[in-house]
Amino acid sequence: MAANLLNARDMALHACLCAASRPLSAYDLLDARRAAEPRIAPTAIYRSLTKLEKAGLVQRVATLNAWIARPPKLPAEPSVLAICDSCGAVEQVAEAGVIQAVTDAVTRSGFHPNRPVIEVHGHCTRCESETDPIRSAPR
Amino acid sequence: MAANLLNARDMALHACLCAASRPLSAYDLLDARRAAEPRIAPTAIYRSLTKLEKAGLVQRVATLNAWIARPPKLPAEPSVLAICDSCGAVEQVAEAGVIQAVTDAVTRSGFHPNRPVIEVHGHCTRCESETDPIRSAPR
DNA sequence: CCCGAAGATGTTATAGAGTAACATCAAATG
DNA sequence: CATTTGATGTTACTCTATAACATCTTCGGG
Repeated sequence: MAANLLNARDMALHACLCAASRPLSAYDLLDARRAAEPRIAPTAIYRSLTKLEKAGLVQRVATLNAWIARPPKLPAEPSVLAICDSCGAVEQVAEAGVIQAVTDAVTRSGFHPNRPVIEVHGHCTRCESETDPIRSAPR
Repeated sequence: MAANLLNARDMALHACLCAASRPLSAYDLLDARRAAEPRIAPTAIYRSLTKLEKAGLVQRVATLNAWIARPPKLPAEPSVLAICDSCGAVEQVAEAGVIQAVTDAVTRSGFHPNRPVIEVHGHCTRCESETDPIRSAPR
């Protein structure tokens, strides 16, 4: 009956995300898995990602329609994401206080918060210093 | 040369969003506009939405792939969104301090913030009190 | 041992969101 | 008038995500 445990495929997807320096889309992962499982379909990828998300091992990046692995050090709650629009890297900022401030703010207006999504686009230290200031900021 | 002004179509889309009690997808807007402009295509909708967003009149809801009108009272900057997963309503919380706290947090880790996206899913006052606590929380 | 329930997984197909590429039109300018 | 430049129209497509249904597996009860 109980089978919400992670299987080999789940672990493989998690490994892909851990190895990547940028968020990967579900279809990036699909392509990656096709080497080992040629007939795997999008549904299977999304089912795995849902499981991994519940386990706190991956987090979806809403503004990129993509996925990242969560560092094992961090607690299982979602974190604040700093997304570099230049190199695509995503830093996970462990700022419980900030998340609390956000949920407090909406609570103050009578809302009952459940799942905060906090993503900040901009440029990482390296990209900010390296290149000229003219940039495009994709959604 | 100058023609970044809003045209009748832009205003019509804005009016649709103002009249709606929930966020509308670009394709909801497309369907709505088809009554007046039967041959209008998705591209036109997105071009209008981009213009309206730059003008501070609409805001995209990243976690819903949908759009809302911004209350004229609020400044043109994006606001914190409180999204009810039960009735679908979105409240725009004007909490400049919270947004500042978020950008400060990522700045502290060396990031150069540019565009914060803060969306909190949960339940509004009415839905929280009205119904039983078993709910689904769509992405 | 067999059967049936219940969840997991496979498979097919399609819905929904967004954009690329190119044609056409319209206004301004010299 | 000819040309340039930006806006808009049009077609077609890519990418993201899920619905719907088939199949398999596991396990408990008869």
